Amino acid sequence: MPKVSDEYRQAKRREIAEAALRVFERKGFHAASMADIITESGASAGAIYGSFKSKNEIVLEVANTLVDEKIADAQAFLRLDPMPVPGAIVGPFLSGMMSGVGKPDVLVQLWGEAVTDDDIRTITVGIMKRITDMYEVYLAAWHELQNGHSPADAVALARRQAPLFVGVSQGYLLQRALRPDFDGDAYLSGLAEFLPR
Amino acid sequence: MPKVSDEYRQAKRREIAEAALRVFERKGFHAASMADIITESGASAGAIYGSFKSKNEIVLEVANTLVDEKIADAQAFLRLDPMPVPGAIVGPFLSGMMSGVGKPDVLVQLWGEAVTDDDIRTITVGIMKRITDMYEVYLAAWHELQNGHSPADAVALARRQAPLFVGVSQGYLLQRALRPDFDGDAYLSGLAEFLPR
DNA sequence: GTCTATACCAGGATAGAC
DNA sequence: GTCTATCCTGGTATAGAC
Repeated sequence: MPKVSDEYRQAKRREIAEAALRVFERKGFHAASMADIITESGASAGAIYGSFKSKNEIVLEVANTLVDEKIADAQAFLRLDPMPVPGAIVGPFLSGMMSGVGKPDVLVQLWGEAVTDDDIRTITVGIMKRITDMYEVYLAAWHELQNGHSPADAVALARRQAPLFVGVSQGYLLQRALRPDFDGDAYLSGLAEFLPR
Repeated sequence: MPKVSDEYRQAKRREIAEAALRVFERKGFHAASMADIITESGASAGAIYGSFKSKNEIVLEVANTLVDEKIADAQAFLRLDPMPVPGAIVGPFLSGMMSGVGKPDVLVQLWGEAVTDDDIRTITVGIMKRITDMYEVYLAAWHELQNGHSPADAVALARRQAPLFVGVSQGYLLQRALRPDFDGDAYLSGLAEFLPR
């Protein structure tokens, strides 16, 4: 297969996936029909099925792409010098997480979907693992450097605490997505009061 | 309409709703077909449509019923004497929340559905509000009694902190539903370390 | 009120021309 | 590779008998 064709293929996939994401944000994964994606992308059914095997494959592509780049950004933040305190890391992580994706809605939909769709679940759990690891690495470093724990203790502590940071972040995203009156700043400042400063 | 008929009607609705819940747990709201509910409940299509106007009405009924009783239990716990410490309230709340519903899966599905379905969203947000209020009432009391804050300060503090307790709980349910390797006890003991004891 | 059988439709996927 | 038109499945809801 020629080089040009391959580049083109990738570009087309991306274009369709982006259109699909917009539809998913509006309607949700299920309610979004191929007709919607056809309209939104401007491409035809034939063109789309030339790039994707099925609607489900589009969903997977979108889900995969969605969070992927964000995590790198978030990790960069945690390596800042001076090292941020635990009370100040969740907010920036969440802003990073939501940049680009204007609304956390699609993430919440993804969680719901993951309960019953094995492919989506695999992707979603993979994302959660990576985020947990990210917090864990940061916390281990912090406990060791700022708190004087031995490396082993620091890691053990971090491992216990990381899922909690993940949970608090998820709770934020969920409430932001669903409650019209959610006050994100209050949430984060409330959090900071409980965490080491 | 005669008395007997009405009682019967309620019982029938309940029976169908319970069967539907079992199907939803297995398959999710969308993947569950009327045929599934017919099989699981033993009733026929005609019987079901005699009790419910549509599949969606069944979903709403299930969602409504689902958490309703649990909240009362949870509230009772918070009124225990001696008053439990904040570090020890989330665990019991979650156990209460999950009793009966073996798995938190349906809740997570509900959140995902709420993003795009207005009826489900209304129900879900209502539930979240009530749980937030519950934590808020407890926290206000605790801050005032155990911590010596003025009533006004206690309420303000509680209002800021309650959504955080909700978020942590939601994070727990989400991770429990999706991560096969989730360690709930570690999560809760990690949490306790950050909260007043 | 409940049964079986079925009408009816939405929507994902494909066929065949270009 | 892409277009339009269409097939076909799966699924909700109803019709009509009991």
